[in-house]
Amino acid sequence: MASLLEGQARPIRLADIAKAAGVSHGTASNVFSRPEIVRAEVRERVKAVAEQMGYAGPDPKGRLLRAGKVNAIGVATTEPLSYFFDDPFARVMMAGISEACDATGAGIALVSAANQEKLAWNIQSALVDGFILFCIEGGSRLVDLTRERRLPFVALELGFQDETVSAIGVDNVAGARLAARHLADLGHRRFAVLSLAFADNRTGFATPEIVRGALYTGTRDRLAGYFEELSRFGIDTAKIPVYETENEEKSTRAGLEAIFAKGEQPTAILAMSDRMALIAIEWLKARGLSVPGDVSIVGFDGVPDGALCTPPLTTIAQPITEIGRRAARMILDHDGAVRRETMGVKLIVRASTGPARKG
Amino acid sequence: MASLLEGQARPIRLADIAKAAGVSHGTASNVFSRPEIVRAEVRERVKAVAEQMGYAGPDPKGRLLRAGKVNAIGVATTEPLSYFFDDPFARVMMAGISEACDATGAGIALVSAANQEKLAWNIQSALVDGFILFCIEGGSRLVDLTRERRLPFVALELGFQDETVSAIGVDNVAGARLAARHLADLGHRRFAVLSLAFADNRTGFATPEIVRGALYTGTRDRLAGYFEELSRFGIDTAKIPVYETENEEKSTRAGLEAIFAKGEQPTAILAMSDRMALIAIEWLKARGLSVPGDVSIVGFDGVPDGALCTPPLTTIAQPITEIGRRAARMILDHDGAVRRETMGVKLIVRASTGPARKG
DNA sequence: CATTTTTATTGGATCGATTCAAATTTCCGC
DNA sequence: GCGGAAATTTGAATCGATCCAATAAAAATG
Repeated sequence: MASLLEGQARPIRLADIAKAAGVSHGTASNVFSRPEIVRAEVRERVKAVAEQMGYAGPDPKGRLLRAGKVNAIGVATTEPLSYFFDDPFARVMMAGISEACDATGAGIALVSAANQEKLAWNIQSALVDGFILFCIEGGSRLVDLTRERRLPFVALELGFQDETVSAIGVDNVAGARLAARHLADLGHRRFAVLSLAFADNRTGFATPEIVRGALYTGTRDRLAGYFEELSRFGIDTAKIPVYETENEEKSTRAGLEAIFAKGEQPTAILAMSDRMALIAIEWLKARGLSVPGDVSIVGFDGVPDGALCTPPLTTIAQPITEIGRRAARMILDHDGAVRRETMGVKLIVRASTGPARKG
Repeated sequence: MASLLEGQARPIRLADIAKAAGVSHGTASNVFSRPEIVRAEVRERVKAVAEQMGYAGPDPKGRLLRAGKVNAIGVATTEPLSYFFDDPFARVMMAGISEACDATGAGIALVSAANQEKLAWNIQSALVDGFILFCIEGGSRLVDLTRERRLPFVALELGFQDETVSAIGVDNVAGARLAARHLADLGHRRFAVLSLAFADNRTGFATPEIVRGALYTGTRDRLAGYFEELSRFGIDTAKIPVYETENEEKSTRAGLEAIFAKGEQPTAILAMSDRMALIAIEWLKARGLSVPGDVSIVGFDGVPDGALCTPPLTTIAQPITEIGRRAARMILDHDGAVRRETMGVKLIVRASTGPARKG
């Protein structure tokens, strides 16, 4: 059996079957793709020959070229592929995308590249009908590269100035304001911000210049939202430390060290992602500070993990799954139009926030 | 700009560029795929024409047919696509697969089908160089379907009689024995087993006939391991209730209800997956039983969640990531041979197991 | 039985690129 | 300025199917 298979230098093509069965390749093709239009007798004969010759069925590679449609959507990021399975935000988003794909029978192709050259190649050679872009670090480059493919694509997060790019995101300003107001209402007056990146490859305290020159407007908007709202409470936002992290453990911890090394310690932390918020909770607990007794924290995103940690995280929830679903549908029923959708967010109060300690 | 693009009825082909630039297709092709062999002057001219005509670069669809290799591996399951992002075992496995793919620059295509007809079509039309099969429920059908594609494939879990199928799995008997011995050593004498499926679409107490007729030998082996070891401690395994679940919440809870409804309640539960074990811990706690005070539990798999729950789960850890890596590599550097690898497992003692309560 | 209609089959064109042997140019040294 | 080596370029062949207009065969109609 095995030797029989190995004997075949080249895989069998549809044309081979056609010849062996004494029919034209057109008819042979029909036997597989539109069996109802070929006479039963012929159909069975061809199928029998195919079976006997060990034909694997019409090769999708060939069909693809003719059909033009791959029936799969590509999901791309500049992170390693494992990001899709590790990161809680990405996972919920993928669940939404999966749902839409399952419904229409489309497949999902994961595309990534840790390094720059491969990124280009992977985007250029991905067999997909369109892309959904996870725009984190390096998102702008990802968009540029994808644009060159001239396939439909959607950026997740509206963090791009560029209005010619389809995108789905949330109202960052409104969300940030909700978070800030919640804390201010609880009496907090000393804040610190754990920020996402304003531009690529940066960490550390963000100066006003950095904020003004922000490449990622999503980050800028969230900060603007925080500040706008806090100003209304008479808080001097210029004094609030804003630490830019890479949204992972190491730089977030570094940020916390830096923030708490300063003289006046904050009683409330505004984190631009749940991931950072969760790391902050761990860090504070390890340092003997109580959450929310000593420090209150509000996250951003609304990932499921936030509900499970101790204490459960107060956060600004995005409709992540719905965003994923919509993004997928945008690609699946693409009509050539550029769409930019802004979804609403809501404040979910759990136990990581409490009244500011007196004094 | 937009109108310019829309004006083009058909996307531009490499041949169009070649004609416009006054070179042959061969040369035009080289400009993109092997630029170093074409004269600088010509290269720039062709590139300029391409740029100006809005050429999207060589279409992977065309390239694919010629090249034959997709450079992507398909990961298939009979669960909905979201399984890959939800299930903890699958996620760790995917991390391993991702790692191997990242290393070689290969892509990952997720293939699934809730319903049977689409499954067939999705497997048949997936653009991949090979498959990794998550063999859960319905695994045998998945294998049959995949075999027809005549592409390399690996089954995860050795749960198949069929020795002609490449597979990677663990030593189920040895793992189960470790679990059973651990509990027996702690003095437990009354057991219950939360079992995976012996065949498709079954739940409920498993009779000896069902066990003997097992389609999934992985399940059979784990049970055999449990029983072998317990027998050595003089325990009558015929009296141990074995409840077959679908490895999800509903049927697992049903199993627990059924097990604890019986007269003599177990002091130890052997769960064939961490997922069931975790559900069992929740169920027991909700019922007012202490873990491990009243009931000890040992899981199987070693997913990260097991370390985080309360109490942390004692389990038989599989090298999940490593299995994923190897599976991916098997496809990536496939040599036509059938390989069946058995990986070792180890007992990880955490806090869900303790000495049997006296009396 | 001739004629029209319906149903099946054929074979060439096409999808969009890459490859490679052969033809052509360019480059060198003398 | 010439011969031969080296560097470029050409264009036909190929990858594996699907599509479709034309043709052939079978069935229905008069």
